[in-house]
This record gives sequence, C-alpha cells and structure tokens, in this order.
Amino acid sequence: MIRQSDSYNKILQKYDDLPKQQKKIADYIIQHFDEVVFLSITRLSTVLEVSEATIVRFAQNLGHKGFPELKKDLVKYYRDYLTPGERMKRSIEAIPDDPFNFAQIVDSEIQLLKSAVSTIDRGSLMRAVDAILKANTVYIFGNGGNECLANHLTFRLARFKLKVVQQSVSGKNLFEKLLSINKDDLIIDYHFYKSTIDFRRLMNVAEDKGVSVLLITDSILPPLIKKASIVLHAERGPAGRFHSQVVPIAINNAIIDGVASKLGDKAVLALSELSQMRKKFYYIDFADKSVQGEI
Amino acid sequence: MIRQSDSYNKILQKYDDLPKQQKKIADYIIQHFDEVVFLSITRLSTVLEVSEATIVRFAQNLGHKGFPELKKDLVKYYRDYLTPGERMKRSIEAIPDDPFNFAQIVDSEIQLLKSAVSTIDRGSLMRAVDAILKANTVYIFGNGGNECLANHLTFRLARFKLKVVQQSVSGKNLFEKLLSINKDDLIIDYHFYKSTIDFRRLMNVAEDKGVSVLLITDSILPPLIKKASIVLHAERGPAGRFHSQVVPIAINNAIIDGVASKLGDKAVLALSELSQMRKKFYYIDFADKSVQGEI
DNA sequence: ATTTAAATGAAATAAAACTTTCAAGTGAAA
DNA sequence: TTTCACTTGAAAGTTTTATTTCATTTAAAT
Repeated sequence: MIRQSDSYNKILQKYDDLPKQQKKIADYIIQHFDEVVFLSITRLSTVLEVSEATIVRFAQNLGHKGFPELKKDLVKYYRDYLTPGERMKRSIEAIPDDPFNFAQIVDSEIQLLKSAVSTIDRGSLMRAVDAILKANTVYIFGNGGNECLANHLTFRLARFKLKVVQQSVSGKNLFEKLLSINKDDLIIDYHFYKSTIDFRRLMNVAEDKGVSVLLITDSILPPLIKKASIVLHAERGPAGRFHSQVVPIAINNAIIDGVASKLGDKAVLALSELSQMRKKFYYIDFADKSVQGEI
Repeated sequence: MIRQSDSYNKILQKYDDLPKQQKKIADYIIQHFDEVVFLSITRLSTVLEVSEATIVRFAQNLGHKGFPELKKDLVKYYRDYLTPGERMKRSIEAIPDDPFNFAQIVDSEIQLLKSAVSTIDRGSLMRAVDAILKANTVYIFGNGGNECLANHLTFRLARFKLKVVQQSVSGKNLFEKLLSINKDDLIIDYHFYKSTIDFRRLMNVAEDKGVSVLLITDSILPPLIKKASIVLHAERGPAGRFHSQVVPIAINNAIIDGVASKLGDKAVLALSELSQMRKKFYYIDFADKSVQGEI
C-alpha cells in the first residue's frame, strides 16, 4: 500500500533503532495510514495507549519538528499517492501489453468478475447456504486445480464450527471416501470444463444414496448438471489464457457470507476466540464509533 | 464529486438561503472536498478570505454544533465514499437484509482488486518470476487460510514442469521440512496479518541457509518483511467480516502469467504434453468430440 | 432616504491540540 | 548489585484552533 513515501522510508530506516513504544507507533502508522491522517495526537494517543509525549518524540526522532509536521507529511503522501482508482487507470494505459503489469491482470480479473455477476442467482445462493446449514456433514470435493477452492471453503466453514470434510482424492480413494456419506450430508463439488470418471462416479453415488449435491461449475451441459441439486455457475473466462480461480473464490466468499449471516450470533461466537486476539489490534475508535475489524 | 453524502445534501439543500460569504464557503467545500477534510478553520479562512466567525456560522446553519463537527462529517463521508476499503464495507452493510446479493460481493471484490493494483510493482513481480525460474526447487508454504493459495500456485507451476513442493505444515513438522531446503532453492510464503512463531522460524532458517524468500503478505511491518528477498503486497482489505483471498489469487495469476511468458514455448510444450497424457489415461471424451484441455 | 433585520469581521475568550519538563521506570553495562 | 544512559507518562506550559461577543456594514423593506 505504501511504498516510496518519504515518511514511510523514514520510518523504515529508523525502525530498528526505535524503542518499544515508538515501534508501536510506527507499526500503527504503517498499518493504518489512512486513519492516522485524520487523527489528532490526543486521539492517536488514546487509540495506541501511548502518551502524547512519546508520539511527539517519535515525530522528532524521524526528523520532524513535531507531530503536526509529521502529520502534514503523511497527509501529503496520502493525497499524492493513495487515490487508487485513478492510479490503476493510469498504470493500465501507461504500459500496454506487458506480462508483468499487475494492473492488467487485475483489470482482466475485474472483467471476469463483472461478467460473472449475472451467472449466480439469489435463489440458488440461498438454497446453497440453507443446504450447508441443514447438512449433518459437508463433504467438499475438488481435485487438481480445484483443490484450492475446496480447501478455501472447507477452512472457512470449519471456522464457523460446521462439520466439514475436504476430499481431494481421486480414483479408488474417492470411492472409499464416498462410502461413509449418507443422505443427511451435503456434497459440494467444484467441477469445470467437462465430465470425468470421478465426477460421474460421484454423481451416481450421490444419486443412489439420495445425497444432495451443490455443484460449482462453468459448464451448462445438461448431463453434467442434471443430477446436481443446486448449481452455481462460475464463468472463468475465455479459454486460451489459463483459467482464473478468481470467480470461484468470489462464489466461495458469497457462500461464506451467506452462511455467516444466517448463523448470525452463532458465527460471531464461533469466531470469538480469534476475534479476541485480534480485537486489540484491529478495533479503532474513529469518529466516535467503534468499528470492528476482520473476524 | 460527492453525491449522496449527508453533508453534501445538507449544503445543497440550504444553499439558496445562504448569504454571500457562506455561499462562497459552500462552493469551496463542494469543489474541494478532499482538501477541506485536511484544513483547519484558520487555513480555510485564509484560503477563502472569509472570517473564521462566518465559517463557524456556516457550520451551525447546516445544523452542526461547530466547525469541528462539520469537518468530522466531511471526513466521514470522504472516508466512506472516497477510499475503496471503506466504500466497499459500506456497500455491504448498506443492505443488511440481503446477504445473498452476489453482485454486492463481486462489487466488493472489485474494489479490493482495484485498490491492490498499486501494491504490486513491476520490478518485484519480475524478480519473483526470475527467482522461481532460477530456483532448483520451489517450496511453497501456506497454512490455514492460506493453504489454498499455496495449493493454487503449486498446482499451476507444476504444470509448467517446474519442481515445486507445497508445504502446508506447522510446528515441528515445519522444521523437518525446512531441513532439506538449500540455497539454490526458493521459498515462497503466504503470510498475513502478523508474525507467528512458524513464520519467524521459517525466516530464520532461510536466513541461516541463505535461501531466497518470496513473501506474499499484507503486512508492511519492518520486522516481518525485512528478511524477505522479494515482497509482494496483497492488500486484503476489510472485506466485510472476513478477508477475501481474491487479491492473493490475482497475485498468483500474475506470477503464473509471468512465468508462462518467460518460459514461452517451453510452457506451451509442457502443457500440451500434459494434455496428451491426460487424454490417454484419464479424461473421457465426453461429447463425442476431442477437445484439448484447459491450459 | 430611513429604518430594520441580517450578515460580517475584529477582537476577546474558550477549548482543543501540541510540546516541554521532570520524576520515575527500564534495562544494559560495569 | 549498582550505575548510567535511555525511555516513558503525568502534568504543566505553550501554541494553535475554534467560538462568542460586539461594533460595523450590508441590503432589503418601508
């Protein structure tokens, strides 16, 4: 986020020589740059639980006359460099067709995401979330390039204390895993492109046992999707360039959000241990309002 | 510039009833919103050539207690609408009744991606790709919520016939894995939020052995990043309640793209070989038509 | 032109934001 | 353990910022 700023470099340069409390100040400024530019020394002191005097000293150690001068410097940088929309536009126009231009990658991901919006309907998403919450155990399948998706969703759902099992196996092993699944469970499968033996085996077993299947796919071929209870379509963009997993990840996020909102307090409770730990560092009291950080 | 802000509407609403000097103030605020949020009443008075008293009255006419309150209001909307993170957060909170609106999720992911553009510079990306190609073996570390990222990159790089090993372990097991790494190798580590014992152990071992480390992180705290050879910053933003992995995935994509472009024909060769193999041994030709697998 | 109500700026006053002082605390070196 | 240099927060002091008062100006209504 912050790179070539004078203030940032100044902090980085002196960082190792700073005493404990002043490191704390440095950390906070670096992490919460865009908050600090609006804070008075009094509020900063309160938030950080560091005396105002020490903050002044910190500013002076960095070569400023005092805190207002430090803040002016931060504001200058903030205003000069941190307007993201414009910067991106400029950087895309600047170097056309450069494989090392991150802005270009991001731009193409954004196009993908935009075009994916219409492929997910509210109803399917809600049914997906309901199915997850209703299920005894959720078995999440995803192989090869989709293992990361299965892993992602498994990890997040497990944080809500749901019973989730990731199954990134294939062939005979898959068959074994399928044995223990029964009709109170839910199968989630990420499957793109076209049918495989494993996929059909999975769908057949699910059908036999009467297990619901939530399928996340970019395919709309009837034989593939017919047997699935719920289908979420994830467009992954034109073939040629390798397929991005950005859209499926966004779908995962939608599912996670939905589950969290349905769980309500229960989700919060499940996350409270983690939240406790992070509260200290992520809660800030800005504009007289407590703002919660990530859970 | 700012549309639906309360402060903006309040000004617009009262505008016609305002006396001359106060119209001048209103004009300036509307036109230079992003400056005013950083100005004291004294400076504003100087810039506008309007007395401080009149500025206070202006604030009071708008229903505020005084100038600081007006400014707080301006800052609030500045942050809500003009910084990507907050704007996104707001859009999620805006319709609390509908957590199943995929468009909203996508919008927030897009905001995140946009704001991430400026965090990755060309040079670091190129050095990252070079390091990967130069390395004997690439060890990719990522635990917990980051395992999916490690998995994603591992899978993709392996497809280019690179020697890649995913290491999603922690504690003592991590230490064992580290033993076999030597200085011709490259360590890639996904590490967010703040330092852990595992992370420090990893960095220390890397330092001792002289192994290069490519760190993908959202932290910019000196102790965390100082030992890394290459750092790619992945801003993950306050994405509602949990951190999205969309930006790190985009970074992975950038790396993969970069590696592919550097490999050139070799990448294509490796992929077509894979596709041949797959056809022969695994993939069933589903729609009576031989189709080459995805890259 | 005169009256009158509202608007304004200069100056006084109040309230913050900020800095310095100083005594106490901390931790490394002797 | 004692010393010493360094760091720290509380509190006092200073500066800056914000508000109110009040005399003057403006301009609309008579």
